[in-house]
Amino acid sequence: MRSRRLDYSESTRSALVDGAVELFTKRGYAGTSLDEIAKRARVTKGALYHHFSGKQALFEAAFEAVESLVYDRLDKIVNGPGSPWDRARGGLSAFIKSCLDPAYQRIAIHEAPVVMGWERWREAEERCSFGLVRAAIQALIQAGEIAAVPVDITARLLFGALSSAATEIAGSADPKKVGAEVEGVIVQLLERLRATSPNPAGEEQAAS
Amino acid sequence: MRSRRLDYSESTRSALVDGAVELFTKRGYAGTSLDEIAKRARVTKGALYHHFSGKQALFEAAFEAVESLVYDRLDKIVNGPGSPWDRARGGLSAFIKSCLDPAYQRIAIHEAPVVMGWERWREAEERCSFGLVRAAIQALIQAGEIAAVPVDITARLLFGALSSAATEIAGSADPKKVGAEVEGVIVQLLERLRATSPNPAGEEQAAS
DNA sequence: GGGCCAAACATACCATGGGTATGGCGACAG
DNA sequence: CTGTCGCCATACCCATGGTATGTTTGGCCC
Repeated sequence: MRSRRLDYSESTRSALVDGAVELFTKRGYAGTSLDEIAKRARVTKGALYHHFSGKQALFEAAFEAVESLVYDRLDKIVNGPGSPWDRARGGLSAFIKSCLDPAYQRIAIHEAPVVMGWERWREAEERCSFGLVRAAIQALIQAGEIAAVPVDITARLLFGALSSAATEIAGSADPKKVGAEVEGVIVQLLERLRATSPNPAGEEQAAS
Repeated sequence: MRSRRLDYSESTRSALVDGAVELFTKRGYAGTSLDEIAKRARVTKGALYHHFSGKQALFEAAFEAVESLVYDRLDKIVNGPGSPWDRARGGLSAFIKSCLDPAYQRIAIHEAPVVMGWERWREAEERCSFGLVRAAIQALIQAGEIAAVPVDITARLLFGALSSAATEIAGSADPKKVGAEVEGVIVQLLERLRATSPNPAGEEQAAS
């Protein structure tokens, strides 16, 4: 029998995280005060510090909340049915779409490396959306769909490129159009990577 | 006759900027106090606020200082002698090298978009290193060296990819090796972009 | 059901640090 | 020599992250 207290506790916790996501998205990490977040969740700072060890910890909770949504969506596609090529293309499209979410963009992409520190951010991303991008590239190479580029490096380049482009897309007058253009350029590059050089077995997956 | 006072004033100002660059690089924007910066320049916060309107303004001065160094270096190469292709390749190499500078990486690439706001950062970058990347791609297309990809989009993708990779390079055990690998992947992509499709006059340079 | 405990908060307070208001001092013009 | 103004120091305010402690409340055992 699930305790009543646990329900309450979990409810306030998620209310805090929700408020954090909302405010961090709107005003950024530095621009939002803990009192404000607590107020939005109709509690005081005492409750906040009961659930989280500090502002950073609350941010990381918000980060995970935002990240998990994107991860679930991408995971279904990248590790779903279909050919490696189709899954990669679907994942690409879905990732660009996800990047248009203001919360994901500001919290997970822009502020997280600064707030959490790049090292910790990278570690977290490795288990999330970046990991999926990486896996998709690896799959493409192993299936012989594209040339045997170094996986780690290429994944980092692609992830950085898309993250950066995401802001450009979101900030443009016609996001849908610019998004399609971005996808077009990436696909064109991938096409050219597979045009030549058959590559039945993936060798040279790079170190690092 | 240049006034003595102006010498002093300019000297303290540059001392403040130098200290800001150093501390922002080491501890980040949020982790650095103005007192500390002032102390390093052997003045007080009063002097700091005489020269700058606030912490943000000081950061922007540090940003410009760091950015101008990179810009000057790249400008000489990208707009220098040689074929468009060689200049682009030289610029690419120089940019990767520049990204290894901790100050440029943390201040100009990582924290600036967060501290200054992405809009303002983009505007500043347009006149600096990003503008050069953009110009280099444009030149390649106009010279018919590579396919007519949309300039704005591709520049954003490339800039984002390299910026992101820069941190990976700097954080790796063997930066020189990883840097070479990154350059290798980019060059390979460029090569494949020029392998096909002769493109004497650049059409379709994208909008946005 | 009554008392006890611990979790889940609230309240009051402190310290740091960005920002401001004001005062002093020395260089330069007249 | 004197007034003025730029350059900078001192003292202060206050918003905010963090802490220490008090208070309520649900759950459990007897």
